[in-house]
Amino acid sequence: MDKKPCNSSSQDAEVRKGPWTMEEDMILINYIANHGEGVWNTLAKSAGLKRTGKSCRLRWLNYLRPDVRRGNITPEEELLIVELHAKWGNRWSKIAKHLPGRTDNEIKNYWRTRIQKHIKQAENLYGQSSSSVVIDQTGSSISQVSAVGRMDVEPLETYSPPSFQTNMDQPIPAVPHLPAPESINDNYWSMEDIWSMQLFGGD
DNA sequence: AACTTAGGCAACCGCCTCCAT
DNA sequence: AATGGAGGCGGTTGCCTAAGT
Repeated sequence: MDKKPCNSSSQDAEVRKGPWTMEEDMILINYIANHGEGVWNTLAKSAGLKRTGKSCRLRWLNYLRPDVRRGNITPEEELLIVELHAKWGNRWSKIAKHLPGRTDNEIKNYWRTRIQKHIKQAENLYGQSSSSVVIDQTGSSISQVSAVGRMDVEPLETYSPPSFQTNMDQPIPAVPHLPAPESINDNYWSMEDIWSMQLFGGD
């Protein structure tokens, strides 16, 4: 992607890409606090941001909104994600609607980095031919369909491919557990910081 | 201590849908 | 009914950093 620093100095009329600076965040927060969300392209121009409307929208929805929860996906949320994914597949935004404060991007990343890892490990350990495990065409979806047709899922704290258990002569070798949620995202400047700052700086 | 590797995540891209004209 | 613009969404990329050697 485009995390390369962009030399905007020589191309001020150009659209900026890459990581958002704290200053840009402040501008966007202040603008929305004062004017509300609107047409994003217009908003970007009016706020003086050299960003596309899409970029502003994404930044706001995924990071700057005051109700965004960051890090610490709980076991309950994990369960819900797995459950809803089994039901809807990669409909991340739809899934996100059922997880207050979570964004589709966050859930998508979580799925790909954490949950899919477990799927891969399961595949490597037991092969891919287990009849009751359904992996979609992108390899991104796993679910277990029980005899009554509903999806049975477990929170990942205890996650192991449930369907394999019935086929096994031996206990599942410990599938590595997820890292402790507390260890995640300690190195960000917090949104509380930004919001407290914008409260003082809001025009 | 230095180097390498792998994981996590923010952000972009391209496609699709919706809506106003 | 056709068209173009904007928003929404899922997929993908690549930087940063922690863990491992």
